[in-house]
Amino acid sequence: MNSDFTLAIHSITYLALQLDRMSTSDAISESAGVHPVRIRKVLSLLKKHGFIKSKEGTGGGFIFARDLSEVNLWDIYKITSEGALQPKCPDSNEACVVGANMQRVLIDIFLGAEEHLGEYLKHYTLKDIVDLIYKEN
Amino acid sequence: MNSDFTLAIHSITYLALQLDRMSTSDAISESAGVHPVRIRKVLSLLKKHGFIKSKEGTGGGFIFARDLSEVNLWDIYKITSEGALQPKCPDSNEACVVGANMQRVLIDIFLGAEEHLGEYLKHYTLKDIVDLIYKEN
DNA sequence: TGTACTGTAATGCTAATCGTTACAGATTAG
DNA sequence: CTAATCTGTAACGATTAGCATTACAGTACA
Repeated sequence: MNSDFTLAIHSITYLALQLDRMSTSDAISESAGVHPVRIRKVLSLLKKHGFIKSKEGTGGGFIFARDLSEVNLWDIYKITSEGALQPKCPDSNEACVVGANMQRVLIDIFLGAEEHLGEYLKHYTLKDIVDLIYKEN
Repeated sequence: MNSDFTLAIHSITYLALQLDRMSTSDAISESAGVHPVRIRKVLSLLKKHGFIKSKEGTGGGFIFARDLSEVNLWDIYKITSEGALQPKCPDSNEACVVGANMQRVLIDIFLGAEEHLGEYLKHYTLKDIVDLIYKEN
């Protein structure tokens, strides 16, 4: 799994703490420790799905566009990383019982795993994340 | 996630269908479509944990060493891929509330996710996999 | 003693990831 | 109107992870 998922969580959490004004990709990138272009790339996905809004030009930037307890981590996972759990099996040997059927079996199992993961991630809303950020260790 | 997990499943399933004799890394690699050295590398992990036995020299190879319904996919995951879900966060900005706390929050969430995944994988024993291999689509 | 294996280190290739540059388009301030 | 400040995206390069491959030592057997 690449880091788009965690980067998206980081960015949108940042926005969740700046609900009253727009944040630039520069500001977010400084918080997340990555390049502003990556932030813009990830946030363009979130925008496409209506979780945030953006504005170009002076005074522009990104701003959260939903209710905090309405967005959960599964929403974000689906946008940034759906299918990431799926293993990339090399073409195995069709002449072997195992080789011929393993891929099908594994795909089903991993699809189930991702679905299962979804049930877990659904329980974390952005509001939960914000609370956790402020909670002492 | 790299493919060690699926390769391990493939290999050990192969062995599960050859319980009466040893299989060479060459034979398994032909079924899985990867290089024999990778098979030996993955299987050396499974051996270290007692799931299989191996023998060097002529007539040697690998053989399954447990009961089919006693080994499940979570066992194999732990050996080959534990921690693979964990995101590699870049060092974020300690001067920012989000940057300073996000890593801790994410690590906890992903630890929970892996634990949750474990509950799912525990339900698949090697016997289940063998049955699925033989089951028609 | 030669042959057939495992075990493992080392090397190199390839693809994914990510940083960086570049620049077009939008918006606002002056 | 023009310069400054943003987003949006494509393109290029560097770094890294994954994997194949080679090489060879160690073990068992015929």
